[in-house]
Amino acid sequence: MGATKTGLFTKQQNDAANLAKALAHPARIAILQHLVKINACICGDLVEELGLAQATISQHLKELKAVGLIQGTVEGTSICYCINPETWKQYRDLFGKFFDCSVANGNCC
Amino acid sequence: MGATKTGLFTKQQNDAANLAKALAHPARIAILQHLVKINACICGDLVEELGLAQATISQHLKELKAVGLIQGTVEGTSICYCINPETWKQYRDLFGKFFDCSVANGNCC
DNA sequence: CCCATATATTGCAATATTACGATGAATGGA
DNA sequence: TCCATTCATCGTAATATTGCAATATATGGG
Repeated sequence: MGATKTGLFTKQQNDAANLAKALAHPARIAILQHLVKINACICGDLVEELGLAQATISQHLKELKAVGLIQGTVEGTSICYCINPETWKQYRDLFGKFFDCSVANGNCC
Repeated sequence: MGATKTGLFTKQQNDAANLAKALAHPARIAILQHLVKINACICGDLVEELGLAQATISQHLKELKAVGLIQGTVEGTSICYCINPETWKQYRDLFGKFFDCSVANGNCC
């Protein structure tokens, strides 16, 4: 045991959880914020920006790319990463809907 | 090694990551959705609703409570859980700000 | 082709999460 | 008081994540 029982939940729930998982690390939050800030695309600058090893950054980038939050294109000898605007907006809407579920009706407890 | 290097990041980044971590499991998404739907507060019904053991549900509830997304009050022999509207809105705004960072400017790659 | 630079992948160790049975604590009724 | 119900906590096993050194891969310049 120890493995998440994915089969018990809807695709939508698993998707939301997967996106949240991609955001569930401060390094990945920091990477996204940096990419948003410097609209121009960055590559290995992230290694200096954050204090993590190159292999570690590469792994975080891989996870962000896996959920489609960022995209990378080869640019000479380096690789240019930037936000993927489409999935970004898509996820913004997903979270927007999730949180806007009219919870205003005060506590019941 | 293996522990997240929390010290490298800002409090805001760590907070955002912690909230995301709370949402990073389909069972917790399902619990929140159920609480939102049935405004009336639920307790052990969640054990039947999802297919997980009581101990497992209890653990997920604990994590959701730890980040303040839900609250529970004793109600006779059972415990009544519901969304905490204040932190809920607070987190909605946090994610709203995060995602609204003017990413509209198309790809650069 | 050889070298330097930039990024990805692999392998491993440390730590965290997930799940559940068993047990403990609290409440209400008989 | 004793018992049943409800939930929390503990202990444990399985699995996932994090981080990095070492190594592999790819690109451009000479």
